[in-house]
Amino acid sequence: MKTNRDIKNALYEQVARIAKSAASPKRLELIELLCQAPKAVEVLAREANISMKLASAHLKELKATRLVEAERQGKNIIYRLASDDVARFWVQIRLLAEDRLFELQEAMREMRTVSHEWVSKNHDELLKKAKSGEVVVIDVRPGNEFEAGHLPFALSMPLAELKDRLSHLPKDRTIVAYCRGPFCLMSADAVKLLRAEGFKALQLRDGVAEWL
Amino acid sequence: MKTNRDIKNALYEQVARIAKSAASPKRLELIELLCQAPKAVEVLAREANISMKLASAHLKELKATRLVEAERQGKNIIYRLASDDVARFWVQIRLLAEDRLFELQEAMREMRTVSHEWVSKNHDELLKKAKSGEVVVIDVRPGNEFEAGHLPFALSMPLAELKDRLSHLPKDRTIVAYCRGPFCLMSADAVKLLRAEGFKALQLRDGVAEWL
DNA sequence: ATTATAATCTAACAATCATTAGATTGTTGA
DNA sequence: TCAACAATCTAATGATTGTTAGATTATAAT
Repeated sequence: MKTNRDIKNALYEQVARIAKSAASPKRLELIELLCQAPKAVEVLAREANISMKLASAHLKELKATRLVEAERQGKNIIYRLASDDVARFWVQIRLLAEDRLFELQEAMREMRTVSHEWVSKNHDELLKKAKSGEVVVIDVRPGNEFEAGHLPFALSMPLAELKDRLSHLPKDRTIVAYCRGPFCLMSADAVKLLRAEGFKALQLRDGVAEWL
Repeated sequence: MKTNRDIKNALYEQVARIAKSAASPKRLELIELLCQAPKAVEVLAREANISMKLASAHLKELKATRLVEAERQGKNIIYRLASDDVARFWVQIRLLAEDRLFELQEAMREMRTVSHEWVSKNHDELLKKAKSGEVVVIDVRPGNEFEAGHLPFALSMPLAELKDRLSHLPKDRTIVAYCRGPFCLMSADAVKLLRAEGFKALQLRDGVAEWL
């Protein structure tokens, strides 16, 4: 017969499975990448800078806890988040870590070589200015991530193509660039490039996942 | 010189530290207990059904990631959550686990021998009825946890003392009992006892942490 | 059919973690 | 000062996890 203690142990054990699944830097990075768009193993491995074998092993673990789902499409197997709740979870644990760990705050301060940030607590203001055309919001992630979901009024301007498409951007208005989120350096690079070319550019730290 | 990749690795590493800290059933149980009230190591060990040595080791880990704080009070060392965000994190990861893991849903179904639940999406309704006196809300956790924080209009009726204090409860109104949360069996036990004595009693699954 | 590609499976290693026992520290009250 | 108590530290163990290499599976293109 199962005692109350056995039952409780089993319950906490299950929650711990989810936490264990998230308790690896590379798995967290994979989750963040999947917050942007569904992707094949090869792409995930390249973007997270690990071998395909290792990516496959980590994805298997994430699939076992049903945080992600997989589907074959021709030669590739496409992974995606199993639910929006997983994206919300990623954002929350990142915020908690930023809040609790001095070391993370320090690392992020070090990272911010570009100090030209769009500082505004309320995203509504940005939204309003983007709508009125007072600012131009550009999404510098790869095109397929833009297509999978993007901020309202944003233009797709992948970092790799930005240099060749500068003529599409106005010099008289402020350009606000965003990417995958606060751990991603693409928008910082974009702002550096734009400012060097004489544009008025600011960086938005948040990505699509943070706009829930 | 630090490459972009080194920086990113360090960032995810820090978030993973938080996840690792939560990736143990016993540490999760300790966090849930600390959501109720600050407690001494001895008390935590007893309530989580582990040795004091083990509790101490787990608490050390939680302290290292600044999820909990410790303070000496005489002979005892009292632990408490370092922030309300930790309680919110516990509730969210528990909900995510419930949502994703079939095994957890199954275990919780098995647990619910008492099927007399207060079913209501909006807590406002309960609040209104508690205010008007239409239902009596009782908190069956130990007295000190009630003192550390409880639902509005709730009466403290610790499970251990409930039997001796039945005369303080009305037979003509519905009694709603709550405890530490969905993983806690105290309110179920309370409802069983009350119904056996001829009261109209219902169980509320959520605890104080869930009412954020 | 054969070959190339994408991904997984298997087995192995080292690294990390959970748990326990025994010794130690800090505090209170006699 | 001493004994009792609460909690931690140290060291050792067995179990789990991360990572890699090599073999294997499934699909698409030739």
